[in-house]
Amino acid sequence: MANTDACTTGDVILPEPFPPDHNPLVRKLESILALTDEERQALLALPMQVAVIRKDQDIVREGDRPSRSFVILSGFTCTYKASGEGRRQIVAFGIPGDMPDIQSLHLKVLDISVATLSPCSVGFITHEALWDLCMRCPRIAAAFWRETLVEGAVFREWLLNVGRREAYARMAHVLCELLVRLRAVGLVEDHACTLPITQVEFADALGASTVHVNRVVQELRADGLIELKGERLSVLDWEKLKQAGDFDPTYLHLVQERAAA
Amino acid sequence: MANTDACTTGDVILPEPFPPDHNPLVRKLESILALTDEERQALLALPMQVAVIRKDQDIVREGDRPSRSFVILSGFTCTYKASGEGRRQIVAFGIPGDMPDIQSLHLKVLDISVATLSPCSVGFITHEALWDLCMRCPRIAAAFWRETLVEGAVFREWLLNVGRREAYARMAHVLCELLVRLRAVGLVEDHACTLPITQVEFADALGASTVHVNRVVQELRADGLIELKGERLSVLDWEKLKQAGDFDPTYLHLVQERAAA
DNA sequence: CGTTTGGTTGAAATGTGTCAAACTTTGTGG
DNA sequence: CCACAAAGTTTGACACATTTCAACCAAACG
Repeated sequence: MANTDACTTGDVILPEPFPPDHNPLVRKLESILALTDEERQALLALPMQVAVIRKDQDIVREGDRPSRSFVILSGFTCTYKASGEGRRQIVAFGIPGDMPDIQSLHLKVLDISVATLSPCSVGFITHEALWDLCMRCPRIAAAFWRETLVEGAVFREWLLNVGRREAYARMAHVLCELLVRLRAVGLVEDHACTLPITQVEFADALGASTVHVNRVVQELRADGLIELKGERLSVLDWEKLKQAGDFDPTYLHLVQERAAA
Repeated sequence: MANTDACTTGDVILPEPFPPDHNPLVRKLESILALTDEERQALLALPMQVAVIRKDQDIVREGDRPSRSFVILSGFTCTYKASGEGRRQIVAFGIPGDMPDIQSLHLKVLDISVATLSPCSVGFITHEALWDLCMRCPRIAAAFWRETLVEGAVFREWLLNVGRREAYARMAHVLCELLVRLRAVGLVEDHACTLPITQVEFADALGASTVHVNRVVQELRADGLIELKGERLSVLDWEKLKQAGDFDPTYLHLVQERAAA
């Protein structure tokens, strides 16, 4: 029953110790529920193989049957699919704390590929260890489940975005979403953040062409809503950007909610 | 902490006994994992309030905070969102056995609405009962989780569909998907099935206009791929339809897979 | 039967894609 | 530190898929 772990076929993997206090996984779960000491211990005891992966590399590929999943410790990823004609659709951006392929815990064959958009440090955790964790800490299992549900909610909003908003609003919307999500993990200062996403990649996320994305970005700049240059995004007028993008953060389900008894 | 159960505000709800042997929920779970006697008992013992809802009614609405979820026992539903400008995007079709709002078990505020496309009979189950079931039968909890992950995989494929395929292929793709899913629950005979979905609704699912959907449907007919009239769909050339829709059923994760130990 | 719902058609308007070239910034090796 | 290459962005002109509007038709229905 050999599993294929494509991960970084032939790429540099530099195992390195990771400071447990800044563990993005622990931080994320703590934002969802108050961890008991036992739960925190179990999390920190998770055997995690840390790897540094350079830009523009596939971490996993459609069709893989991974025997482990990974947490993004730093950097950005994109999750994408390709059509038969070779057109690419990015279906999600991954930021620190995310586990873009945790679905493989249940679904053996991957239906998506995940690539790095910037140099990334990721922590691989075997499915065996994750299952063990879920069995011993049902509340953590529930939190993982919840996370995948939020991911699903984001897919739905993207569907609305791509299907029923025009390019200008679409672009504004993803920018709003990225800003809110990045803020939640402490990566936004003064309405500005690092965003290593090219216009080509935005185009693939919006279901649009590069040329059109470029024109829409220029419009957003001309309208005084954003500043976007290189890897830096500054939001100049948050209210107008939200309005332009028809953005309501409810679907991100960020508010601290109590897990049902 | 009063929860709002919008369900069918002011609509007919006719509780009626439901034959336990045909319980679509049990059937669905059994297609994923072999239930123990105890698990089957727990499932059949679930307190379920059955309701018959007529066509074109919202079962739940965006913003609701339901205290229960529901299983579709018979009939079709659509899950949708609306943009600020009032444009509608259908993000999923629900068929018997599906639980379109099971996410509300974890996410308190609904980010979607679910409406009936045909007369439906649905079974409401309180979150309390579902939680209890999940706690007592972890394998059933895992199966529920898995189901929501498959749902996510379908959203991703739809994103690719809407973002990167043109209308003709988009239409062919959803038809392929519906046929495969309906076959899995025994609702297809001879490559034909009942499909109570209007062209307006297909348009909302494809992110297209009604007029264009109509033209594309006519093309599919002219090309000899389908017959679609009223509520009846017949696939005349499955291979060509799959090809036209760039359809590969892997993402539906239907194959019988073993839940990890 | 008239009314409603869903489907069909044509013509004109338009958002967006394509192509191809030029420009700008970033990174790198000499 | 310059020079060159590579990557990313910007531009214009044109093509075209798709939308919009508006009317008409057909089947279902009470």
